[in-house]
Amino acid sequence: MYQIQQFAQLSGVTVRALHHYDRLGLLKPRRTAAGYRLYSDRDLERLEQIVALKFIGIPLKQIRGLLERNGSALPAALSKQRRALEEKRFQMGRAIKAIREAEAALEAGRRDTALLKKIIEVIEVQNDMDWAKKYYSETAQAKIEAKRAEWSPELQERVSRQWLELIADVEAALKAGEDPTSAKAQALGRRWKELVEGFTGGDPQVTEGLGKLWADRANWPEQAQQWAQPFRITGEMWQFISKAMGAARK
Amino acid sequence: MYQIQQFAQLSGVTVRALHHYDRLGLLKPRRTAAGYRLYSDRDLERLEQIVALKFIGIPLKQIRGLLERNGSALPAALSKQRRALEEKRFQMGRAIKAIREAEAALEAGRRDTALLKKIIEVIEVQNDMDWAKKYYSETAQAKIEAKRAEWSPELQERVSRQWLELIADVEAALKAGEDPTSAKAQALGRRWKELVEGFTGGDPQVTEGLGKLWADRANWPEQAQQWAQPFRITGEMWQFISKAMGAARK
DNA sequence: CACACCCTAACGGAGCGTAAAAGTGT
DNA sequence: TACACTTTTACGCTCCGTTAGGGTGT
Repeated sequence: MYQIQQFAQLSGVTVRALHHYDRLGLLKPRRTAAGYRLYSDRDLERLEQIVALKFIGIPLKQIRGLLERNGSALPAALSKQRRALEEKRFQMGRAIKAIREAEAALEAGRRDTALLKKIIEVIEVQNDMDWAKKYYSETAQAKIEAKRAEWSPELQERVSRQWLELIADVEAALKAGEDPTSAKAQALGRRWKELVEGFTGGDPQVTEGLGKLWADRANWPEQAQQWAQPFRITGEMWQFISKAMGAARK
Repeated sequence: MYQIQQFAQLSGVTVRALHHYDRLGLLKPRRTAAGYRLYSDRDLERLEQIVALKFIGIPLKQIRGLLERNGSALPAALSKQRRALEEKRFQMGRAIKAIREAEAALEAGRRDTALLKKIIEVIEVQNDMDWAKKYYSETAQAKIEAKRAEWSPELQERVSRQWLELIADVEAALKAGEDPTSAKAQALGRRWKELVEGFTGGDPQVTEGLGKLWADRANWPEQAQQWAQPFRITGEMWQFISKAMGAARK
């Protein structure tokens, strides 16, 4: 049996936290006649479980319920919490990206509060993401949601750069009068295909939605159009790439 | 001039939040004789800035200060906040990873509260990461910290798998009596080098620290050793790989 | 007696949500 | 008079950190 301070050191939580858990009914140790708390090894096990659930962001009140019902409700709670965390992490990624863009604008010379414009843009682009949903079927939306957790800001930037480079390369090939069936053109086609599949994951429903989305880009909201500005793909480029991809398939 | 409700709709924040910002001195609109708040377009601009800073996680009290001093303190605040967010995102990634492992354990059959053991393990491995610091120089630590933001749980899992596969392949090559200077062995060496550089980023200081860390693995804490259990690399494998990498260099 | 440790009670903090009570007015 | 808005005041929520005041005892 341990007094509260020893137990605190042993478990790595503060004395105050133990008081708190006690008052919440989460972890109720025995008491001496004078009212001193006495913790056992079983209490230690329980505390570790509490800490584990707290670590993954489950509120203390809910933890009590989860531990009472001997763990039958755990699996559902875990997967729900995981999804919530994935979404949060995605949002944090967006916030980080927003700051990076603001910092980039700063280096480019803008010194005043116009910095924040960059961040505001990012926020608004986000709001427009909901808007883009209408192009996708229900199931496609769900799949995109699920994959979104993996989109780190670093990954997004990398993909953006890859697209910009690819578009530039295709443009160059067009200017050079490259044959769409040549090996070079087919290589471009493959890069294109890979980038698209990086988003669609090869899923036909997502692919279809993406197709609709791009086809209707004339009707995108202002913000989204501005955002897509750097990725300018002409009709000629489309034709070139689809021919190249067609040639590669044979 | 807008009344508070119109202004709220216009800007997308709630009436209550506007009250709050007013009381904090963040956004103080004009008032009618009767005390009604009247917001202007200038107020809208300011509110957008507030929302932007709030979006990236800066506390309201600090926002007031940042906006008063006409933005001179902004750059520093932005980069500080970015680093804080990157760290948080990394921690969330660990929490997500912990849940995924717990869920994997669940599918593997364990149904009781042993689920939480998995999460507890992840927490403890983390604590041991601080411990591993002593092998790295100050500058190397800083570089690792900076890169850590990019380590999503997905990436970590992928890298783990790649290591396991590589180790298995090397083991197989050893068993088959493969010559370390053969093309096959050199390919293994290249894969090895790439994985190492994925962590070190090619930085010599980090590489050095990593070397020390592995050399002293006999003295790692218990938890870390258990974690490293699956990655068992024998002396023979080391020799094989270093010969292969040496051969590839020529 | 003194020192180290224990107890309970209560405020604070971040950012509003949510009534409650009461005044205003296109 | 009634309806839609507005105002201020204040408690609630989360997880403890931090005094404050006062008992206990390896």
